[in-house]
Amino acid sequence: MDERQKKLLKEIVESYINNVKPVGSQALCKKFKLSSATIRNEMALLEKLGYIEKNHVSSGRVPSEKGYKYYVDYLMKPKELNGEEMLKLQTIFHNQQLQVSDAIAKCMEIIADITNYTSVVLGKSSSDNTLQQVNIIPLDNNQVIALVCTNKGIVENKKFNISENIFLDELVKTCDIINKMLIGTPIDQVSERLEFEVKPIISKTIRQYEKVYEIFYDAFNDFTKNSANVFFSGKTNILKQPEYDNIEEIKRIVNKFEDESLVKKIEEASEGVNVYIGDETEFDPNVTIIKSKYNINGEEGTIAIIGPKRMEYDRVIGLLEYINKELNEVDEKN
Amino acid sequence: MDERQKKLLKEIVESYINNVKPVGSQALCKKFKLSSATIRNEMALLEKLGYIEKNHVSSGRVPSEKGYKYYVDYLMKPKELNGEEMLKLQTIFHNQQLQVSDAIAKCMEIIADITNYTSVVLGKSSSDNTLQQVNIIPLDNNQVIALVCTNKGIVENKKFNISENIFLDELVKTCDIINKMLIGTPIDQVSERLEFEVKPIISKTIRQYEKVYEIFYDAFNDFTKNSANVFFSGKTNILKQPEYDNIEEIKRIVNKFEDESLVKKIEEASEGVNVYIGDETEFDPNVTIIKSKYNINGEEGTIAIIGPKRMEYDRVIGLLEYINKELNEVDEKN
DNA sequence: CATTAGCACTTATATATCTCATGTGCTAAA
DNA sequence: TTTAGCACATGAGATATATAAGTGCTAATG
Repeated sequence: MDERQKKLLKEIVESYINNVKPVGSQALCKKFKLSSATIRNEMALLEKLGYIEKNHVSSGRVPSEKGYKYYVDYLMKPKELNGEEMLKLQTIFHNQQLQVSDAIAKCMEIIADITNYTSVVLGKSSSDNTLQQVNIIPLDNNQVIALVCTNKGIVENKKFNISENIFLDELVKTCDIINKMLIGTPIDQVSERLEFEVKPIISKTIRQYEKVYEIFYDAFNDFTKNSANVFFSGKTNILKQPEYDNIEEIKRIVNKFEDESLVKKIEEASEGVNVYIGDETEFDPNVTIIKSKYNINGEEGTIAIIGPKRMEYDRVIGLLEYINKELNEVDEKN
Repeated sequence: MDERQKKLLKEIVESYINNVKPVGSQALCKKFKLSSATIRNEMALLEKLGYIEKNHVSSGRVPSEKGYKYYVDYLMKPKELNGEEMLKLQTIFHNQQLQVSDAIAKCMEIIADITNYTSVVLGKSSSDNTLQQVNIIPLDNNQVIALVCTNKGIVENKKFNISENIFLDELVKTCDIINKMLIGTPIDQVSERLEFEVKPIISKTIRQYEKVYEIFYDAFNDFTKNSANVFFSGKTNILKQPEYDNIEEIKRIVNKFEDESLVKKIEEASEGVNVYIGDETEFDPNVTIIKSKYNINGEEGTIAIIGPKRMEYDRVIGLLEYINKELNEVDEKN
């Protein structure tokens, strides 16, 4: 491919991204100050090389997956955010009050909104969280709240009925013991240590120790279960994309958003911002997924944007790179 | 309307609900052992009365909104849940571990799933919650978690940076003061009392009392803000309804789910299970909304099912009545 | 040798026309 | 009161036709 052919490919891809219509030789004439015949010759070559395709023998050309890929890798450069976008995102990142995971979620919500694509946050179980504190808060009528808090400030709470002669003071005593023995324990090991280290001890002093043990066990267990979460925004934004004009296709894709095992696949990503086009996504042949991993302060996960293959690559990549940068700054502050 | 006409209307409504096809005189012949001509005469009357309509001069008949309404009020009786449905819902209600609001949400999720309609839970701010306990949990690196817990066991937490020479012991001291003074205060009055009763007191003993005050103020404020929430399930279930076969209509309705002010309107409902059909919904002329309020243990809100006007009224009403019954039992236990 | 004009050919899209099945209303007979 | 019979209306589907947009190829051009 010589310089002119690259320019041509770039123009074709961008025109198709913007107009959704197959692009023909006529449309490119003026831009390149060449006759349509010349353009046709060049396009025939690009097609032979596999960068563009025809829908039928006399339609205009459409970028192939290979063409999109080449465009992303060599022809496009990430777009800078405009002022408004930057502003919206900055107010989130500079809001000290927000927990990191909430900030990311809010961020992706905004991105789904401004791009009209679908965004996902796949939070990994925050594996290197450690136990910071357990609390028991008594409520009215025989109920207590068990609170678990990690060193990263993630809090989970669970309500229990304590009708069957469990005494509050014994619960609190056990709570103190746990706090003395297990603070600093990685959160995914707490259950185990609770069973093998704490249970033997309380069995000597606590009357209903089995019941008491179960309460704390449940509280911790719930924690680790809840902490693997998926957060979608703009699940129905696909309806705003003009190329999805038949209901069957929309159904197919929207249903995939509900398929847990399929969504989990999105989680895998390498460093930096990665682009997966069509079949590469392993999700759906008619979408592009742009992903990026984050690891802030021990909380890790993947953020992803799902859109048509005709995605505004420069814009989305720019957005994700910007978020990466901001997240790194947050990370370094801590 | 005589008995036969009522039966006819019932048959027409149910046939249309099940088959989505306008129902003609032929189809009803066998069921009523009458000639199609007789049926036609009767249908002409039902149409004159406004219970059924024609799409065009020679199509079969379709129930009008008035027809659906009559069907719901006089012709239909709520359907009992089948074993499977009952089982699914009971495991949720009998799970003591779940908080009420979570149980309701899970419940409605299941209902969206088994009915293929959209469900909404609109939780009202839990107005008669009172403050049960405030906690400060120190984390690493100059951060603390402020925890607020109400007597009904609702917990909210918020992370703060305390870089600017705020001392932990002073935070804890203030926390103790708040716990002594404000426990039992209705949650929506806590902010006010914090300002006018607690602030003057801590101003004498706490050095950075302004900053400390702000932290607690923020924590409470966040609480009241977060507690008004909307929870959708099956937002895209509309895609599964055969009558929504054009994309524009789907777009219109799905977009309305994102329109907060419109969704808020769903909240208003009277006692028991209420049916709003078409224009009555004030949401969209082409949907039916079936709603029911709940008030368990001080937590109140509205649950609603949104579906086509051709909704399986008997089934959905049966489901909501069942949930109402179960929720009442939960309420009485406390 | 790269570029271009010209032309035959292909296909999607839109529109019109026709047929057919389904259903209606009305009249008159049972 | 019910029914048979018939003229009429309409949507759905199939088929035909015209048109616009685009292609590939060949031969002429600078």
